[in-house]
Amino acid sequence: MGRHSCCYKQKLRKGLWSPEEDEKLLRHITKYGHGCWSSVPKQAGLQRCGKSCRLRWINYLRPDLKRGTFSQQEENLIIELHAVLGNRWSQIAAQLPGRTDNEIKNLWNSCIKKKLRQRGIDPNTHKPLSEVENGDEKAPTTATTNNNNNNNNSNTTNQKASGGSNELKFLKVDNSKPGGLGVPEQKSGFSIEGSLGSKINNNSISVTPTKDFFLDRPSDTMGYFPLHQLNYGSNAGLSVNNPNPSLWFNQETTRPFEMNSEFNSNSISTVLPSVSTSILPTQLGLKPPISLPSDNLQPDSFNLNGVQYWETGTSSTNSSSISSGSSSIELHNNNNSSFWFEGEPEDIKWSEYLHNPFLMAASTQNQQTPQPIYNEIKSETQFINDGSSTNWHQNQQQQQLQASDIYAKDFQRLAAALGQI
DNA sequence: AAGCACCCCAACCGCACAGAG
DNA sequence: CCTCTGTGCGGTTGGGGTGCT
Repeated sequence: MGRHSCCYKQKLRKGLWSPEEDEKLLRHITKYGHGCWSSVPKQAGLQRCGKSCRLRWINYLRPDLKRGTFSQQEENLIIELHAVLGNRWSQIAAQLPGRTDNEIKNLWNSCIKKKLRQRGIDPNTHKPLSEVENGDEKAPTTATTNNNNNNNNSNTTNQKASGGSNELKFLKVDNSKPGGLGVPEQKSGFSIEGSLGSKINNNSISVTPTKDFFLDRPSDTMGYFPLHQLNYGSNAGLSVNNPNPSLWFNQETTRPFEMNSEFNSNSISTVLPSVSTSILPTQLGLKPPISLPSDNLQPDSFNLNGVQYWETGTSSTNSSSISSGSSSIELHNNNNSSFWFEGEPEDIKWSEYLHNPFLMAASTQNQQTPQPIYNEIKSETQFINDGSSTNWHQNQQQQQLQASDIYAKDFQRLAAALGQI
């Protein structure tokens, strides 16, 4: 699609979002869901293109976003995931709940790259810089090129044009070489039991990655390298120096999964993100520090991933605003007590109040720490079904089931890929 | 205080892909 | 099939902030 013709036909706003625009978008999506993004700006009364709205929601307004600096564990996890996945930021982000691909990408480009270089590690290959410099004189392998697509648009195109995920590249290795890794023998990474053509979710297939599959990839194979070479001192649960033999990545979704002796529908369920109402935070009672425009909305509240939203209107007495001239922010909890934050409003972006764990913690005393969950973005189906935003949690279970299908498809693809070798 | 360079990050751009018609 | 539209992703950009001289 590329350039949005809509942006030219109409005079749509570009650039930074104003608080008013954020407010409109947030209010619209929390009430109706995003549905078709292209129709969101019109419905929400925004002079933006749908793509811009989507981006704003995903990267900034989503209530489940973590704000603030990355922890060391998060950084380590990013590094390790990047070693496996390359610049697939969205998949890396999927492993860091509350973080966006954009955020991780920015962190990578601004900080982590630098840190790795300081440690003598090439951020692209995750190999020692000396080794990379020596290897530069040799003809680069295809895989290395694919995996090192930073600052090279053509590589991006190539990577996409190749049509395959890294999963397929990973598997389509040269069998002709002695010791080639393409044959999915037991030693080479996966054992397949059952018929490959059958559906993955009927218990007739068992895909069992052996630990050698990931750990023993030679460094010249499709750009991947032995994970045991890595040592970032991680505490992130993915320590490759002392790898948890039961923790593996699905190369398509990159979600770690338990390596069981068999991979059936039961085991698939174990790799699903833990999305259940049990992990969702209890009512937080944090009112968005914006004054939602009064209209005919019901004065009820709803909880969105732990963020309590009040829809104003008749409850306008409790509404507060964060206008540009304001010097204080009022937050409410469920008991209608308020928290006032003195200071320049510019110091904290209004939406950060939605996500700031500290402020969230301050809003209630006995709340649970907001737990990250996957798949929080409401899809249109969640809203279209009943037009209500109060069934947010009820939908989590449905999402989990949908996710199950997705992962089942991943394994189907994996099995298909193996079958092609 | 002014000028400059650098950094960070929000947002944009361009592409591929999927699905509908 | 082909075209069109919508979506998602990764690379890039530009503006604001910050630190240094």
